[in-house]
Amino acid sequence: MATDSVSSPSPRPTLRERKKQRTREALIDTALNLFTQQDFDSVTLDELCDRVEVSKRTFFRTFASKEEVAMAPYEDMWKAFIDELETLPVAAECSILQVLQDAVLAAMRTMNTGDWAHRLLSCTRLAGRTPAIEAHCLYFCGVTVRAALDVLHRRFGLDPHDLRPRLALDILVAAFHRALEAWADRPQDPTVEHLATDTLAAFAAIPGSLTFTGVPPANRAG
Amino acid sequence: MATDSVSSPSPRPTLRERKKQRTREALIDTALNLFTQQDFDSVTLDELCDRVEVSKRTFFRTFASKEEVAMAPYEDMWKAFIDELETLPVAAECSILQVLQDAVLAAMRTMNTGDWAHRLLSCTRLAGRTPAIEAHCLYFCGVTVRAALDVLHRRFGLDPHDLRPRLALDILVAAFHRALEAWADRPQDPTVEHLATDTLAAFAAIPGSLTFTGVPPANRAG
DNA sequence: ACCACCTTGCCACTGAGTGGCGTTTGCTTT
DNA sequence: AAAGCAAACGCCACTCAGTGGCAAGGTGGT
Repeated sequence: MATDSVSSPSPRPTLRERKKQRTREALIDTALNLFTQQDFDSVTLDELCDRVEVSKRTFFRTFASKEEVAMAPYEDMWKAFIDELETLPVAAECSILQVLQDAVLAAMRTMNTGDWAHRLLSCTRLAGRTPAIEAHCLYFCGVTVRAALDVLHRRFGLDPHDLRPRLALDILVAAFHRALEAWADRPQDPTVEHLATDTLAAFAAIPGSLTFTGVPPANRAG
Repeated sequence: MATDSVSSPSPRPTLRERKKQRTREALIDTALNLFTQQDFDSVTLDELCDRVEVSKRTFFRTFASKEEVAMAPYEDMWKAFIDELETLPVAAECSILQVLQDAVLAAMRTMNTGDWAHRLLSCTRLAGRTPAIEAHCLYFCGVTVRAALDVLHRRFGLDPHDLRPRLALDILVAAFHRALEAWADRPQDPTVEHLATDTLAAFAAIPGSLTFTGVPPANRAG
């Protein structure tokens, strides 16, 4: 289920595994195409499975739901984020929020293979117009945030009742979603570096969101 | 669909409407009981509809999904929040985030009727252990945040590209969810005033979440 | 009392998701 | 290289959420 290409050197992860990965990617690719051309709800899983020549039973052994296949590229990035969070070296007086931001940036750069950026773009736009996918996405974020919270507690000794690390994570996710939104609205072909730029811009807007009054017409967002 | 008891004086909102409200509340009440005693997934809608003596068709005319009936009390509060946001008088140099916090507090106090608090408690605990409900809840929050953002733009003239108001809303929701979590863990009978206390505590933790380093063992959360 | 309309109940249907079981296919051991 | 093992797959039948259509009952207005 997880991409184990990162943590293990694995010169060749056994044929069986490769086949599994191949069907997984075929499913993702075909699903993204179908959902984009037609509509998420109007595409049936039978239709998708016919295209990929896979039984519906196999689909559900690979993905837990119809929504999951649509958000797989997005989810892969957050899994990489967890990995980064476990291994990232941290400067002593760095704020937790800063550490989290670094981990997100690092995670998205590990995804810079194949045309992950294009797939993520499809994900994002699908999530933007499909309630079921958006709901699933947000739930997944909740799970990821809890996992990340565990890592934080393990790496730094934190008070289990302190709300601040959890809030920092929620803010991180919220800001990243703003970045995705902006990135998906770009006219040009999307690249990981553009996404990094938009992400930094969203992060920069965080401090002001607590204090700004909105009465003066417009200060700068950063 | 919305509770129109707030906006209209309505001495008696016509018999037809009252009947509708009665079935709606019977469905919510019975659903909350069933989902709590048994399990959300193991309770079928046929079972629920049998208890309330209502056809499944009618259920879906009242609620859009099985998850929605479980989160109805929660959703009602956020609808009240939107109303508050439209009407709340605001001091001139008050930060937007402060306005939002006031609106949340005001909204939960308008809910202080019947045993809304108990129903909200059931909601919260259900959402905490049922993925499908949590997903629906988070999606609903997303919709509500967008609606609130519209109100903010209407009441204060905001730059449409400014990320800060949206981030402030996301932070608000995140903090409120922490408050709900703490509130649901209280041993005593839950009251709206306790919820208000926990909400204020969660709001107080927001500023620190941007800056704390986590290296010193434990500062105070507030 | 009448009519118009809103709401409900019933029926049939689609599609997601699950469990069971027999079969294929890749991996391993000798 | 053949046999044995385990993992993955395909097929079948099933449950249940959710939808559309249409007829019947209750409600509000005249």
